[in-house]
Amino acid sequence: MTNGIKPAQQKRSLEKQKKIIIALETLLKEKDFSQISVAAIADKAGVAVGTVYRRFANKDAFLPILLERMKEKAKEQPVELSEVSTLEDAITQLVSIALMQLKEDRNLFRAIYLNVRLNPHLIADDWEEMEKQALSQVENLLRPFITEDKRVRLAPFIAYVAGTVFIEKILFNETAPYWVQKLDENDMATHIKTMLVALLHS
Amino acid sequence: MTNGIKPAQQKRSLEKQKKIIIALETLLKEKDFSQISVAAIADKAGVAVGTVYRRFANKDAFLPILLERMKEKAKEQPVELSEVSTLEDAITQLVSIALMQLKEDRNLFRAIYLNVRLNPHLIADDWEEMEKQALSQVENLLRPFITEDKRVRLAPFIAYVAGTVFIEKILFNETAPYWVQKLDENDMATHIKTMLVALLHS
Amino acid sequence: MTNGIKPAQQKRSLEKQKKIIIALETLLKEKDFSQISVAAIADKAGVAVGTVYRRFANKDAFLPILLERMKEKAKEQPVELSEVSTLEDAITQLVSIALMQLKEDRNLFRAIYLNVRLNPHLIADDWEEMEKQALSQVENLLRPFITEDKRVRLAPFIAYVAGTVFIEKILFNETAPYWVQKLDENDMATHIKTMLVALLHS
Amino acid sequence: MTNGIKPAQQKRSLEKQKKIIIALETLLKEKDFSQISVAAIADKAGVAVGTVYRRFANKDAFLPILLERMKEKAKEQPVELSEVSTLEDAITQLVSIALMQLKEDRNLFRAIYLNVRLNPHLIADDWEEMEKQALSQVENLLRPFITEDKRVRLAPFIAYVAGTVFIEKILFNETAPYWVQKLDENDMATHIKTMLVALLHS
DNA sequence: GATGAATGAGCGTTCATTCAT
DNA sequence: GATGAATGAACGCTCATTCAT
Repeated sequence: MTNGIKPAQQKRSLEKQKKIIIALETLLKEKDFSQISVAAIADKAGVAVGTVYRRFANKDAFLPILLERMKEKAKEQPVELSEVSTLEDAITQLVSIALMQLKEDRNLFRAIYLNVRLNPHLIADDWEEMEKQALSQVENLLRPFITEDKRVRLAPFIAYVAGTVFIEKILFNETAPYWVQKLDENDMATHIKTMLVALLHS
Repeated sequence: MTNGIKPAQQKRSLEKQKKIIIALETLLKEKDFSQISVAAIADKAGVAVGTVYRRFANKDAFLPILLERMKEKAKEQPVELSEVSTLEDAITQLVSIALMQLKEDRNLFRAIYLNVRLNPHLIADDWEEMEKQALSQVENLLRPFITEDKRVRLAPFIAYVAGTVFIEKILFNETAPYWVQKLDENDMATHIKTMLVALLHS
Repeated sequence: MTNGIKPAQQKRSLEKQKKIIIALETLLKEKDFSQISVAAIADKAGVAVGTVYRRFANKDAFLPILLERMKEKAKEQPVELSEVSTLEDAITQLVSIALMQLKEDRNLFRAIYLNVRLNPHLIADDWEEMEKQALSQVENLLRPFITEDKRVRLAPFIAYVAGTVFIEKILFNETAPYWVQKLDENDMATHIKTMLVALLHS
Repeated sequence: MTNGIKPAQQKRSLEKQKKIIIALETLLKEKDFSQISVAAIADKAGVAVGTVYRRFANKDAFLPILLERMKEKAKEQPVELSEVSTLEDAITQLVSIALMQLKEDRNLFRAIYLNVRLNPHLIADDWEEMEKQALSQVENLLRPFITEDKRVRLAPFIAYVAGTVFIEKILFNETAPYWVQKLDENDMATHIKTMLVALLHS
């Protein structure tokens, strides 16, 4: 309950809870979280407002849920790291995974991204955890190909770049200036790969 | 008046207008623009609500003002491009300028950054213009060192990276995961320089 | 919902809706609609402001309601046209009906009358319809006694006079000069009847 | 000062006062008094808000001024009663004068008419006086042609009808139903004359 | 458990009025 | 006297939250 989500014990409850979350996700495709009223969510979900509040302590409690949902989705379509034989392969995969995941569930990411920044406290812990996972994935990916020393030194930066560099392009392309909108995703991915490989070889 | 800002004619007015903007900037250090009420701004500025509305057509009129303020500040401490003799120097300067500008007026940037994404329409044109300037600066910087072809192809991407890669680290460091917080800005700058130079040489 | 009135589904809602309308009617006895705040209505009705807005889209939505209410009341005490055998009888009835209806629900009429003039667009259609009914009633009343030609020519004028001539006396008697206040309603009705009959015989 | 109008002693003041009133009259042609802000009046008059308040105690103080202005205008173009030789002539003149005066300065009348009803207390006395004049005019007009008894009995009613019956048609024709809009003013005048003459002969 | 009517604090905004300049 | 910047009460309206049914 610390996170504001009230455990559902019955099957019916769980269904409703899912309905509500899906309703929110649907609405997030149209507008920002702050512009979505609880009533609108209830409406879209086909339940009463009170029912929403039986599952969620308050409106803020949706954010952690959305994070949870993101993790869940990540698991549903797990990133299968095919065996890679070269550093270049590894980096290529890393970049393409980052790109794919962001494109998948763009709206979810946007909502979470903006709200983490608007209300950091709401989901601090979950967020932290997710990012930690990302880092260790990067470390695992690099391990076979570079020295421990280099890995420790560069993995955080590489994880940072991989997680950051596409945000503007993918999540906020509409707000981006014209020339950013013209940048091709795949070209970008290639450039980034080139750069990261060069960095690791430097 | 087209932008919703009403010209102040008297000395007293200008003072109050300044007070109001400073009040807003102060509040922006604590919370997001959407969470700041006009009454709160007036209160912080020590003026009445009506006084705020005498200077600003409505709450939205603050956003353009913030952008303006950003430009103004940028002019106050102009970026002096010392003459650069190598591509590496040029990139080094580019990266360090991006970093510096972002650190300077972090709060202003945060407010604008988030609001551009939350309400793109409000300051679309100004924003566009600023970004265009950034691109042409990058192009000028690269011109002496690389072929026209390469420049046209890579300048937008480089501008994009330079403008994007520090955002998380500088503007939202608190919300970033622990290992990102440990990343050293200067190390980051060095890495990025290395990467961009490598890309341009590739 | 097109008219801004939200349908009430529960018994409790209907009660409140009624309470709100009655509160408004009460307040209309004291002051004009434009001088009555939504908060005052809510207060008088013993409900919260939000409750008012749950039933009425906005303040303007009250005007159509008032018109509706007027029609409703008109139905409650329907005008029973006893069979009339002479033109004089018909006119007598017409005038006395106009007088009676205006006296009944004086306040309602006042509010509507003034607001139709202050904000014509708000209830234009309903109003139009009501007036049309009035005209056709007059035409029906006259049909047996005068030629088609005369009826077509004079009915609109007669309807106009019948609908207009009592307004000052009945709705705004307090604002009228002393000698108007001394005019006796029944005398007036007699005079008007005399005049209209004479006109029709001319 | 009881009426809220502050006496102007200097020529310059009087000019400004006149400017202000004319500005108000101009604005009244476009919108209702309640929708005209003091600032707008000052603006139109080319003076400062404070100047308006130096001449008028508050916004309500304009109403009496408007009444005054109406009287003034009435004097400027005095109704010249040509000598009448029959009762019919007298009534014809009465009706046509009422019609003319109302058409002249329609906007002024509208503003006053509505505001007298919205805020009766503001101009009660002046209004009363004007109406009394109207009655005595009617009495004078009728004196030569009918018995004292009849005159005393019918004059108030006739004055009432003459002053009332055109209001809807002339002042609020736009809000009136279609068939009222189609009524011809001159036809109306003729009908009314016919009716009043018949009444007096009855 | 579920419902949705009810709540009321809070928002952005207006404008009659005041008063320092 | 004239100015117009400053005031702040009041308005219409929204919406997260509660709770009687």
